[in-house]
Amino acid sequence: MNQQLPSDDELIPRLLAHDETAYTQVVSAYHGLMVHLARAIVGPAIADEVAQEAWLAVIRALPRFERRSSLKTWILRIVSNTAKTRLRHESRTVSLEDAPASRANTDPSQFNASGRWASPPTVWHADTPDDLLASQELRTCIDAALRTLPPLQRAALTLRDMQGLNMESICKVLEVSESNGRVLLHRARNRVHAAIEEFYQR
DNA sequence: TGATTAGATGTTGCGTATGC
DNA sequence: GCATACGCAACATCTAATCA
Repeated sequence: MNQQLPSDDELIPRLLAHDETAYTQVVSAYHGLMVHLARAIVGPAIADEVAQEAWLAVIRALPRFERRSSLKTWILRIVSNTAKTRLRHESRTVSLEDAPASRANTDPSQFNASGRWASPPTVWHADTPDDLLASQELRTCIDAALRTLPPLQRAALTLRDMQGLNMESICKVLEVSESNGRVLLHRARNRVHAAIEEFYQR
């Protein structure tokens, strides 16, 4: 992922100079990830909207970017803040059930090359029609487990195991301490693993 | 090449806050 | 009061780098 993306040192001055090519490069590199993170926090119904809001915030805030973290981490942090703000402003909980069944969090196009899930789960043991059916059901089961996670746990799991971010970046994005980030991730994994075990015991 | 070391990551236990 | 989520700290484990 992002193999062709120039370094932050090169990108940031170009972005500040309103270089359209640079904007295009950044958007194509990070928009999918932003939507994925937004979806993890606010659910799929308004994830695109949150990502759009975050882009506006990024453009507005770029001149004040202090480069205390990478551009990517900074952008994701803005997404996280935008999503959390949006979540607070929503008078009711966003219905995660609005997600297209079984596709909410495991769209193969959203897995990067360095992520833990480099291949879509659909290929897991899908040697026969029965296996294929089971893998589809497993994916539905995992998606359901993800949807029941608290937003921070889901975001931590999404960023770590699906997007391959390191713990430092994740904690910056989610604005939690490193120890708490680790705990969030561990608890999220526990719950998803429990759901998978339950699936196999059926 | 094997031992050592440091940093990153994972695990666990316990306390606190919050909503029902 | 109870269940749940979050936060912190301490400890365990893994991994890559370094060195003899």
